[in-house]
Amino acid sequence: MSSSLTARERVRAELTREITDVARRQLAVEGASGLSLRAVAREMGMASSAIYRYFPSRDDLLTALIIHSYNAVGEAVEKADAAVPPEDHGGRWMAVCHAVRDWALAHPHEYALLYGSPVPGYRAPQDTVAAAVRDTVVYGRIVSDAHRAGALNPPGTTPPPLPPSFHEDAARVRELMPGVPDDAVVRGLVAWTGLFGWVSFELFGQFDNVILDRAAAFDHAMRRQARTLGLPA
Amino acid sequence: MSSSLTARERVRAELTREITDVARRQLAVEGASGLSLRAVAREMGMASSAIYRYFPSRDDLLTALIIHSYNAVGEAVEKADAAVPPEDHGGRWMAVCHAVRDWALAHPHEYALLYGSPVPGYRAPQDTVAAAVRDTVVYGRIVSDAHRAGALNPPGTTPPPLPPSFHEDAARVRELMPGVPDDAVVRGLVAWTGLFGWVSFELFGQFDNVILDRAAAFDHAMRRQARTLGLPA
DNA sequence: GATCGTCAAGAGCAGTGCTCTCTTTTCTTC
DNA sequence: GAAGAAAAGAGAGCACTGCTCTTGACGATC
Repeated sequence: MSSSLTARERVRAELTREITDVARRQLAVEGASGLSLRAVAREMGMASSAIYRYFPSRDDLLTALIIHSYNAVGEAVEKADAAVPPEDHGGRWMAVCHAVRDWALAHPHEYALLYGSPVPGYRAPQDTVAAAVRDTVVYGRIVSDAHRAGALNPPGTTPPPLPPSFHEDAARVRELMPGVPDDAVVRGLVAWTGLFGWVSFELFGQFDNVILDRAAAFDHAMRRQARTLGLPA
Repeated sequence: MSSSLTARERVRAELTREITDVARRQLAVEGASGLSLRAVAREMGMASSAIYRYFPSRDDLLTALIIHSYNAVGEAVEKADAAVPPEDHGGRWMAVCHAVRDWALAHPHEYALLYGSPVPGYRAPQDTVAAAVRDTVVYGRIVSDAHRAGALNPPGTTPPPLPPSFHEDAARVRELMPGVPDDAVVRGLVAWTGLFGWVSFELFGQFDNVILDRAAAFDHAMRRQARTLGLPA
C-alpha cells in the first residue's frame, strides 16, 4: 500500500486534510470572517506558525475551502440530476434547482462564500474554475439534451432582437450546452441566474417577514422558470 | 437658525456625519472587511476610543453605512423610474434594471454589503428595513400600475398551479403592488430576483471569461425578463 | 461659582495574520 | 549505520484589530 509515498508525505497529506476539515467546521459555524488560522491551530494542538507549512496564507486556506465547497455543491447537483430519467428534462431541471437550494440551506456560510460577496482582498485563482463550473456543466447538459430532443420550446411571444455582440458570448456559453441556439442560450442564462438570485434572496434575508412558505414558493417559482427556459415542469 | 439645537448637539451631528463619510470612503476602497474604526479615527485625527462616543460598535457603524447604501440605490431607482413616462411600464422596468446595475457597478462594495453575504455576526436590525425596500416599492408600483392599465399580459402557456400556501405570502407582497393577482405576484418575484441574480453574477465574478459584452447581455436579458413579467419591452 | 454630564485621550486586553529564528525530526546519501 | 540535507514544529515578536476602562478637560445648568 501507499507505494512511493514516504511516511512524511503521508502524514503531510493527512495533516493537510485535517486542517481543511477543522477549518471547514469553523467556517460552517462562524462564517468566513470568523475563520482563524490560530483557532484552527489551537484546536489541532499545534503552534499557529506551523500551519504556514501547509498553507502559505489564510487566503490560500480559504481558497481550498472554496474549491471543496464548489465540489460539494457540484456533486449534489450531479447526483440529483442522475436520479431523474434523462429524457425528463423538466424533472432534471427541478431536481437541480432543489439540489442547489437544499445544499445552500444546509451550508449557508459555504454558499455565501461561493455566491455571496468575494470576502478577502480578492481571489478566484485559476484552480477554482474547474470546480466552480461543475454544477453549470450539469445544467448545460440538461439544456443541451432538451434541445436535441426537441423539447426546448420557446414561449409563444416573439423574443426581442439579440444584440450583435451576444453571438460571441453565446459561443463561449455553448461550450457547456452544445448545439443550443443563441436565443435558448440567453434563456438558459436567465433561468440559471434566476435560480441563484432566488436562493440568495432567501438565504441573505431579503424574504424575511415576506415569504414564509419558502419551499413552496421556491418550487413554484422554479417551475415558472422552466417555462421561460422552454421546458415543461 | 438651528433652533433648539445646542452647540454641542450641532457639533455632535456634524462629527457623526463626518465619521460615516470617512467610513464610506474606506468601505468603497477596501470593502466591508477592510473597514477599520481605528483607521477612520486616524484619518480624522482623533483617538480611536473617541469614535465609540458616536457608534457603540463597529457593527453599528456598518449598519449606518448599510442604511445609507440602501437609500442610495433606492434613490437611484426612484429617479430612473421618474424619468420615464408613467404609462410606459416596460420602459420603467428597464430603467429600474439599469439603475440597479449602474449603481452596483459604481459602488461594488456597497452592493456586496447589501445583497451579498451578511458580513459580520449577523445583523439587519429593524432600522434598515424601511430603507431596504425603497427600490422594491418603486418596482411594486410599476407592476401595480401595469396591471391596473391592463398591460400585464401573462405569457401564452398556462401556468403551473399555485401552491395553496402561496396565497398568504402573496398577500404580503401585494402590499407593495396593490391589486395584482397571485399569479402576477409570483412572476414579479421571479423577475425581481432574476435582476439581482444577474447583477450579482456579473459583479461577483461568475461571468468572468464568459460574458464579455456585459451591458448588451444584461439589457437583452432584462428585456426577456420583462416578457416573463408580462410587459412589452 | 459650584456641579454634573459630555467628550477626548491614553493605556491596556485579547485577539488576529504573518515572519523570523531556533530546535527537532525525518529522509537521503555515502 | 553514520553524516549531511531537507522538512517540520515551536516560540517570540511585529503590526494590526475591536473594545473597555480610567483620567482629565470642557461646557451647560442650577
